[in-house]
Amino acid sequence: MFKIINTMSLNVGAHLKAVRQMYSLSQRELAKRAGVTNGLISLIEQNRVSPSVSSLKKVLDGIPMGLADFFTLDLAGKPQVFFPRDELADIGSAQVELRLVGGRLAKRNMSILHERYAPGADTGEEMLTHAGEEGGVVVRGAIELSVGGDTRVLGPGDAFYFVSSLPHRFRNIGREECELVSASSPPTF
Amino acid sequence: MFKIINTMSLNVGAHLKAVRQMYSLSQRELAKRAGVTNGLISLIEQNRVSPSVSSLKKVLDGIPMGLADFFTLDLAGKPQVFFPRDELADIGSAQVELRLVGGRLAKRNMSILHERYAPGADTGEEMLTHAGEEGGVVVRGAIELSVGGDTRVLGPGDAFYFVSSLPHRFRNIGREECELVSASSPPTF
DNA sequence: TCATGGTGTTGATTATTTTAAACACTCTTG
DNA sequence: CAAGAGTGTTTAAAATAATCAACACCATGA
Repeated sequence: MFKIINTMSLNVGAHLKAVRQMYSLSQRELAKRAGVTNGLISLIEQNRVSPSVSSLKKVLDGIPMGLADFFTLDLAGKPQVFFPRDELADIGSAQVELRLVGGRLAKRNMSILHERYAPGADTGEEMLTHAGEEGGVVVRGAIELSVGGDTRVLGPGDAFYFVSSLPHRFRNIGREECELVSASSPPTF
Repeated sequence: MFKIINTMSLNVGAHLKAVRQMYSLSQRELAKRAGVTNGLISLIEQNRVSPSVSSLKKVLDGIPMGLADFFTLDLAGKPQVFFPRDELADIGSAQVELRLVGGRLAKRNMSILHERYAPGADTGEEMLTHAGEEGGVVVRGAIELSVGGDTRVLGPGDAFYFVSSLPHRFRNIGREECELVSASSPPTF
């Protein structure tokens, strides 16, 4: 006699199975690493039981994967990993091209941006200030960066990292386009 | 007779208590919203039981908070200082050049890396797995990226973003050097 | 002083998870 | 075909989680 535990959209079983298979582990192999029985893993994957947190942690330790990552992973369909150039969301303006990596991802820790500044382009009259941190690397051309009163010109290979609550501004004062890759955490976009 | 469930660094009880108090809820109030008994919440907070995932979900729904957020919750970001340009620490190998942005910063939310892969270079035989998320943009050349069983070749302007606990590997299968900028959160380096 | 209503805790019972061992199935090999 | 090693599944017993109802404590106020 079966009982299917349905906890709404919480499908720990299918989720665990998918993760286990991504690591090419059999139920018995994972059970051995995790210090539980293979039967338990079978029952969990069929959603015939809802594992205790401590059990689930033991199981995930055998993979290994943390609880946070486990519950962060997207259930419905595989999360998008690869983002072709054309699929990067363009959130920039006429003069500044900002391409956001992973715009479709519901949840993430960071914004990653591929930025292009036309000659003379900048991030605006007002200095920017917002929560979190940001950093990046200049790939091509040169950019003038002001942060908290300090101003520098960065060229290819140069990098930056600062607390975003300091007033900051980017300006391309050169004659050629400037290209850089940046990241912010928590996500700005 | 007491038994304290040893959950290593997994302290669901204290964690739940902290969250509940942030929302100014009593055990009974939360229990009512969550559809469980106040006694259960008491036992969980004392780590006298390790709740089943379904129970914990019910409890968190009463707050409301998702499982992922619950297990992710840890800290708050810390303000940092401006990062000078000449201080990219090289942490790579002979074939892979990894330049870390902000290597001196004691505490930060992200690692930002400027990476260069020589033709034929890769991240090693073993697939990489670690906590957190990572993403990046390819700037020059091409790189083969495998994540959780999926493999793609990415060229200039193409990007990626994934949960780092999925097994992953980078390989430059092309004839020219590949350059990319990546970020991970929390910091890998 | 003694209610009243709030808090978190506890013991005994019920319900569920977890184990241990066996079962069924698919391969490969002799 | 039979034996062996691999896979996932199942059942009955043991261990643990969750409930229900009572308990103890601390306020406030009649």
